Amino acid sequence: MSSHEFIKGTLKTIILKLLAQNKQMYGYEITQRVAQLSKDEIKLTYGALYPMLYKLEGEGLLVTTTEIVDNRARKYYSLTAEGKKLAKVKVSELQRFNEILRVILRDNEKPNVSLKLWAC
Amino acid sequence: MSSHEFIKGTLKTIILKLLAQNKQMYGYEITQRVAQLSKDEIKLTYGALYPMLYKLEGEGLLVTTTEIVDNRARKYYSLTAEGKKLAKVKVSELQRFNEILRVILRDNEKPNVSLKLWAC
DNA sequence: CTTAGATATATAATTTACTTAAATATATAA
DNA sequence: TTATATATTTAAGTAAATTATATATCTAAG
Repeated sequence: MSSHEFIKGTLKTIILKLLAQNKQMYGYEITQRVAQLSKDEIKLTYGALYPMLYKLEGEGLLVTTTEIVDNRARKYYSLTAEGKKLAKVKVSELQRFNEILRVILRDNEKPNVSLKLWAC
Repeated sequence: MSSHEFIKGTLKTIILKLLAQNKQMYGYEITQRVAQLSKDEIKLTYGALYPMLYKLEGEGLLVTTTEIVDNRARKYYSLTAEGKKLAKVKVSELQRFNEILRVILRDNEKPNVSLKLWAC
């Protein structure tokens, strides 16, 4: 399974966001959700995902509960109050960063015609 | 000088984009341009910037010319043909990644009222 | 006249956070 | 029985950042 070079630095925030939205998820489910949301363009690697989940648990940002489903252990992760708070902060920080990046990457050669639509 | 955790993985593309846009820039100028475009929210660290510039030079993506300005050496970087090609690819990849991230980070709880403005 | 701040490049040491790879195990469909 | 999907875990290696430091000049402030 391969990922995307640009995932670096954003993985923690992506996990926090998904858990903020879903109350509880298990690791495999998180990878599938990201694949689905990105139309298979981003595939989280387990070698990055699980260590990050343990780290977040160690930081008190999430707690785990293990359930047996189809004879297999499944570990659910859910945010603590602190985790929920941090999720909000991190998500808005990353949204802001993305906005800045959009400006930097914007094509400045030809003026953007669609700007004219603002007048409507 | 501190940076931004989300810069990870995007620095190379940011440098390529700025050089694609400006023909030639020197290191310090690149940090100032990013600071300006981000309203001081992103400050590139020299410890990240210069090693990346040498790496890009080593990869044949850019060439350098040194000029003396005010008795001080100033090293200008400009993209090679290969660098220009890669800049286009990397910029569109990062733009696409940002689009995906925007979807993942989008607030799905409450419907976005501003969507109604599209009707005008 | 000297100190601080802006300009400018370079690099060593360290740390973090990834990728790659492999191990383990079960269910299900071909 | 073979492959594919489901599911977690962790070791080894690497890339790319942070932090810190060194060097050097110019200009403005005091």
